[in-house]
Amino acid sequence: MKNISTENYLSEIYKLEQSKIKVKTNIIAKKLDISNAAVTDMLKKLSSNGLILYERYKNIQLTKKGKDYAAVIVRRHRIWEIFLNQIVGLPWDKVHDEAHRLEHSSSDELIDRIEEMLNYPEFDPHGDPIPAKDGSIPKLKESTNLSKVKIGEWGKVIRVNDYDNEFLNYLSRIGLKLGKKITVKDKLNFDNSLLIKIGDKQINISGKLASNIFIDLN
Amino acid sequence: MKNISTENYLSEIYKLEQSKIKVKTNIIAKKLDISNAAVTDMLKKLSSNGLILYERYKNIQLTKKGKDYAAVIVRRHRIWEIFLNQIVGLPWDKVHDEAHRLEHSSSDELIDRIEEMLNYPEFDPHGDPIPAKDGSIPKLKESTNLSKVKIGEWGKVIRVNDYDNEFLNYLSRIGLKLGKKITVKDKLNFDNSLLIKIGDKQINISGKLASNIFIDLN
DNA sequence: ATTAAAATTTAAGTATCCTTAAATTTATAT
DNA sequence: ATATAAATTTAAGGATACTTAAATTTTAAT
Ligand SMILES: [Mn+2]
Ligand SMILES: [Mn+2]
Ligand SMILES: [Mn+2]
Ligand SMILES: [Mn+2]
Repeated sequence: MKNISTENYLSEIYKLEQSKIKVKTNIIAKKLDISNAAVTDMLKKLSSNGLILYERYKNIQLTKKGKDYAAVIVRRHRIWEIFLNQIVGLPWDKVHDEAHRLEHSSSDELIDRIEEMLNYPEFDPHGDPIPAKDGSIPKLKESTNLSKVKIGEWGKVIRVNDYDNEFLNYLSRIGLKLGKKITVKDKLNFDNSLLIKIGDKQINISGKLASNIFIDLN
Repeated sequence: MKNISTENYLSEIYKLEQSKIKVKTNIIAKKLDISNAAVTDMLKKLSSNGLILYERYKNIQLTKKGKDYAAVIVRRHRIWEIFLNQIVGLPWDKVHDEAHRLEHSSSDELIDRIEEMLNYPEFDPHGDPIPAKDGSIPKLKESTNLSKVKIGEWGKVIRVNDYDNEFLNYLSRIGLKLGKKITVKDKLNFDNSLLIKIGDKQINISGKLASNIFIDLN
């Protein structure tokens, strides 16, 4: 276990790399809510510790060592999320913040024990994959951003972004959860909103909301 | 939630006060494994934050505010210990270190939820009382240090000190756990060791070992 | 190709929590 | 009562991880 700050940088960079986003000082600063200057400082440290490849003004990349370590942190985070959701009974809009702290305070033994207890889950409560002990990642089903789904098409909710608790809570309130079938009934170019059917309810959601929901089409 | 360091100082001071030990720079330094100088530094900060009463060279005392806060931390620690032991299945020699980290990383909501799940336990896996939300402490049964129990007397194990994992692990291995009946068969003045009966086994334990075990006599 | 905007880094400084070494105060032994 | 030992505090300094402001480099626009 290194320090919390290092762990947070690494898992943020890891998640960016996973989603094919070029890793830059700027994005890290926004994600971690700190100044660009602080990020530059830390990048030098991470680099000199062999955790990232870094050249001034260039993109950032995890080394093998950095990626392995980051996977451990993301693994801890997502296993905690499942545990908090399934065993402790916290709703999906409460698990992220809690897991974000706990991820830095738990031994590998504890995480392994919890994982076993949960029968080796592959995905967290928001549909994100849980890295295995060896760093390998369960293959994600292909998914389509709900905002890109065409009128008349339908599919099942397979993943949602977990950054915003209010968003997640709202999804719960409209009955949207992983596995739910969603049909796009109409789309309004005027405000990019969508009319969708969930269960037997029809509901209008904004384009921004839709863009944080991912669908397994057909 | 304040910072981890503050929380560790407060809970250490709290535990010393609970066991009627005069709180001094020295003891805190030993318990937290840091220099006396660092403790003096921090005592000034705690004092200026209204968490302790402190005058140079004098004994230290928690204020109401400090005691309330400390009780929250000790509560978190012990609820985690029970949870890890009962729900996760960790042995009693593994729960303390884990809980010592988790105690600084969990919201009150999570702790309350876990407490409810455990049906409001009063004592942790080592027999220490769990402070309630209002800071009140379950009354301890009177107990006698095993090293003070006389030949022929018997009673049930009601509490053990939880500082040393090797000690706790050894107790497990000789079948000693909370609630077990122990009879003192013999005492050797030569080395202060005791011959005790646990279940149907007789075993010789050192005085030092005995002095970390507490018995509910009769 | 120039220029303006955006991103990034450097510089200087702060807060926290440690360290060791030296000075001071308190406690203990005779 | 005095000397010695033990405990405590002060002093000076280090590592980490931030901050804002200024300087530099890259990118994007015309
Ligand atoms: Mn999360
Ligand atoms: Mn984190
Ligand atoms: Mn404990
Ligand atoms: Mn602690």
